[in-house]
Amino acid sequence: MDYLKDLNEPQLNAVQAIEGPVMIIAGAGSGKTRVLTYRIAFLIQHGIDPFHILALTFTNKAAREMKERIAKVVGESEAKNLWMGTFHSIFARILRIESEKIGYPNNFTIYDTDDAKSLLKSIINELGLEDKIYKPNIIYNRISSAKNSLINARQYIKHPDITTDDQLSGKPKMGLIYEKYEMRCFKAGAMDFDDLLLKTYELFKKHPDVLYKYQNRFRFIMVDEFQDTNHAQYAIIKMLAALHQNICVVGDDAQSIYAFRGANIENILNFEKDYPDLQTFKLEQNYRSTKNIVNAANCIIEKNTQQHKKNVWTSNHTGNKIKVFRATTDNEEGNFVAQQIFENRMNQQLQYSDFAVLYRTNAQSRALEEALRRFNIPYRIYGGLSFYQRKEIKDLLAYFRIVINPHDEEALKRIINYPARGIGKTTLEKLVATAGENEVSIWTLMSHLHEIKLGLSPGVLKKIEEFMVMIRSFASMIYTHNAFDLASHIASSSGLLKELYNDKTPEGVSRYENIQELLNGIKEFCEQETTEENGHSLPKFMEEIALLTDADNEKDDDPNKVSLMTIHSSKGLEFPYVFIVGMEENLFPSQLSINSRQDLEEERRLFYVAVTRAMKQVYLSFALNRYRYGQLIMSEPSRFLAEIDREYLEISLPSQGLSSLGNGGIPSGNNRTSANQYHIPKGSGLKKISSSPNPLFSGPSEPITAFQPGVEVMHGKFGRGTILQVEGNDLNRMATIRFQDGEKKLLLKFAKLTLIKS
DNA sequence: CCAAAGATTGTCACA
DNA sequence: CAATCTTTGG
Repeated sequence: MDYLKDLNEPQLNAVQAIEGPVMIIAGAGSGKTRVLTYRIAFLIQHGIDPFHILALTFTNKAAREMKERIAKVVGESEAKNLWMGTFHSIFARILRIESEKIGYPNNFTIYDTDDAKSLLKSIINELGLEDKIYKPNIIYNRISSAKNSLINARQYIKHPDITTDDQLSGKPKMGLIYEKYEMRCFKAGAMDFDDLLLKTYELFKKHPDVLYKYQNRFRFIMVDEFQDTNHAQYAIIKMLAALHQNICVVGDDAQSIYAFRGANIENILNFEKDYPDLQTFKLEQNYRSTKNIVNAANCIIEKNTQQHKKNVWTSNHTGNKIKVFRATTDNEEGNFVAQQIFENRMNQQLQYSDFAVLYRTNAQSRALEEALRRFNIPYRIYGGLSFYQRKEIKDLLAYFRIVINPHDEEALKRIINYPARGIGKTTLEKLVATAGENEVSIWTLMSHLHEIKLGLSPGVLKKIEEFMVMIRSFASMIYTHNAFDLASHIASSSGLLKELYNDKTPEGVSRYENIQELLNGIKEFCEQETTEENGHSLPKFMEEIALLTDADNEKDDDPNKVSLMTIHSSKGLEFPYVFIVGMEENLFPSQLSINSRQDLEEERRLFYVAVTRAMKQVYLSFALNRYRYGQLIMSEPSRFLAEIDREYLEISLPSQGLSSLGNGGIPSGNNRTSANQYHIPKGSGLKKISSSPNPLFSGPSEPITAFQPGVEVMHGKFGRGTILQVEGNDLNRMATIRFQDGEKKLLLKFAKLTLIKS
């Protein structure tokens, strides 16, 4: 067991404590993954059958990597039986096996967020509710958090606190929507992400025999990133571990950054209560970063009141100070990043992959991308619109989904008339509404159309029939053909491929290529070895991709690229050089967080995570002016900058003579001085771009105030006209104008009007 | 029924 | 700004 030599004392102790409940508090960069990996290897080498081990990780990628590392220690065949994956994918696997116990088909669909919101929207419409009040987004989040608290629709409606809450917020029908939503998902044979947890919980609750089976299967349970588990996840693992009590959780409360989706730091505290004979290990030595980085990170997290005290330290070099950069605009910030990468790579013989750029919101990536392109620096963006979220891909996947599960309502809505086959909006609406009223799936309804008179024309009925025949013919091939053959067949005989092929616009061409890429992916999938029955079937492929994270579908065509990602998705990763951009108030910390202590502390932990990704060098930058919502707005530097002790920082400024920072700049220690000192002194010659009274109204046009009743104007499309009336104020000023072909109401900020001087 | 233009609205992070 | 929803003209 040579590998045990790689471990320091607390790590070794944690690895060897294999019996009973164990909690490992692992500071950033303290070798947590190594401990987890070795612990599993240690279990296996002590005669524990891998079959009895369950390991829950945060991403599939982490699971895959860990599995590979374990395989290296204990051998391929030993590692094979290990169940390792995300909560969602593991529970989905269990649910597919046990689905009939809860009345679901085993080929159930997993609705993604878009599907769920689209279903909610149609429910809100059918109920005749005002969608200004019942916004699908908000409703979705409310249902999601109910599910994460293990509250189903029936319990929701009965819950007095919740219903009062909904009354007060003006949404008395909330419970009704939840109920309908639950019913529709059930009829469609679909589960959303949260259902994967809730239904697993209900399955175990209602079927003790099933629970018992899995308790005996998973005698050793390990949970990574424990600080980010929510109530439902915790409740389930607690049930699973109840019999054997061999549960080991690994986490760091300082890195809890998913409270917004129900993650509960309290789980760490509860864990101590739930398992009094708990053994706790603390990993505090950081192997990743320089002293400066570790110390700066400690400064940050110290400001939080809610935290377990930890003493993270390192014996690494002191390293460089953190460089702070102030840019005038977001574009300049991008240029700074690109230039630094360019120079550092040149001077120090580095790889592009040694650099990462982290931001708070995905929207910030654009300025960075542009700058990197200008410098010819290859980069890779994680997150944002992933491959599987592109329209053309979702369309084809919708075909696959409905072939596998014809009751899948959202898939059906997507493709029943794409490519156009004469089943229009009106028809579809009728079908959806009738199916909803009768609590059956649309497919079931369509199968009985000849018995139910919906007033559809014979032509439409025939087209529906044709559609169903097509889907059935695809469905008959599910297990007779492998995923690739069936997928290609569907892509061409549905007409989808042809539709895209005929589109010769650049976007159309790229869509066509994307479809080809998807098909290639399926081909690769079919070429993988498998021992499973129907291992290469389309349903298996769909299972595989339903729960992929964008961190998972990594194509390493050229791994030597700069990484761009949100701080959230950087969790668990490390890079030698890390740029943290957009260090501005209202962006980081986000404006939604600054009114609540709790939310602010989560932002601060997020900052902590960002800084601790770096091994050698951290850069912090902010821009004084930034485009948001297409408008240039002014920003103030983030309060977080002032929270790092001055001795770990080096402030570099652009070349323009800016002396005010020369002798102070950033306050040190607890000094809560306003970040204003980063601002450009008056008279520095730099303009406050956004101080223009009307930033939208730029270009050659007239000032907006020139348009008054009686004035003659010229419009690009409608021609000459006379202003009759002007209403509204400022940017939303609207004018009623009489043109030759009638009166029009136009928003002055959009209408390109020219004054006609008389 | 459909495409194109016009209007509106939103963006915090994720499986 | 960009994605999405709504209106409008064919």
